[in-house]
Amino acid sequence: MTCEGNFTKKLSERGYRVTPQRREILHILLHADAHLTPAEIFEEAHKKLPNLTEPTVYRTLEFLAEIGLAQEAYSEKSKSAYEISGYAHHHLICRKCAKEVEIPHVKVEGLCQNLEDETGFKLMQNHLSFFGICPDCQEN
Amino acid sequence: MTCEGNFTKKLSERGYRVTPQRREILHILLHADAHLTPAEIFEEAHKKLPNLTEPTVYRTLEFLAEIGLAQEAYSEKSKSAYEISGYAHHHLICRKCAKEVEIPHVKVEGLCQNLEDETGFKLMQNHLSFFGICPDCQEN
DNA sequence: GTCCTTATTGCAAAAAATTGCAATAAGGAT
DNA sequence: ATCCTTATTGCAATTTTTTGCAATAAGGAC
Ligand SMILES: [Mn+2]
Ligand SMILES: [Mn+2]
Ligand SMILES: [Zn+2]
Ligand SMILES: [Zn+2]
Repeated sequence: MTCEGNFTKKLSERGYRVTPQRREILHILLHADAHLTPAEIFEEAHKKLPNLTEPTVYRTLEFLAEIGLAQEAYSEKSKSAYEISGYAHHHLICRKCAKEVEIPHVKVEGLCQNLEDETGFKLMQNHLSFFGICPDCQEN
Repeated sequence: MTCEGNFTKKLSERGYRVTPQRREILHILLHADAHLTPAEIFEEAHKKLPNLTEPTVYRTLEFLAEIGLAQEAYSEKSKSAYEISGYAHHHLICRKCAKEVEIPHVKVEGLCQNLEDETGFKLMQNHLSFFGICPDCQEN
């Protein structure tokens, strides 16, 4: 089974169609070691699928995020980027050098629980970006 | 003194120029009771400044955010929006009906302190968006 | 395998956001 | 008040993202 098999299975199980475009984009997301922009994903996927178009990439990413297989990353200046929905985590980002540190969700869980209790909202898997200045940049 | 006086003063103090465009955009942000998109701000500011152009609005908002007088709001699908930098707060947003609940920063302060202690990052005033499903939408 | 339904895609066009650069005007010096 | 420097703006062009719609092809029924 291909590496994106688990994800395409979820697609069909939930009544969505498994297309080469979705397969390829999932494949790329699965092998990414960072957040990818739609442009990066298009460039990569286009090698395998020469007829692929940008609107399809944008729509596919939005769709995958909607159904929870991918998630959007909020970096500075609301440039969008995506990653596969794996383990829950968040990010600490340096405003000067853009260095990122990953924060396991467990660190944020308590706060989420409090917010749920106080507001009645049911939180979904969030993917937060905290901005600050990293230790290195604080010195200079 | 006009209502945006405090903010324009900060501009000159820090060596930035006070222009009618910046003045007007600050004025609009100060009187907004919600996050405003660049388009909304342009439309409003354009009434007073007929020569104003979109690039100036985008650049001004980015600039104000950079120097801390405004802040960007991350809503769904990374549509950008801005508000004046006033009291620190965050948002809880319903993914179904888009209803927003404001969260005072004090609720998040403990977590921020922990993150600072553990990572050595110095956090800046963040403006977080937590997504979830509101009580009303949970019923339906 | 063939047919059918309709979700998904590609294409063309529109809208939103960004960029380069020359013209303008803010603010300091005289 | 006038001049000077250069930060800031407007304009034109480009790039990115979104949208509408007709063509395509995925998946189910036979
Ligand atoms: Mn991430
Ligand atoms: Mn806000
Ligand atoms: Zn840094
Ligand atoms: Zn709701």
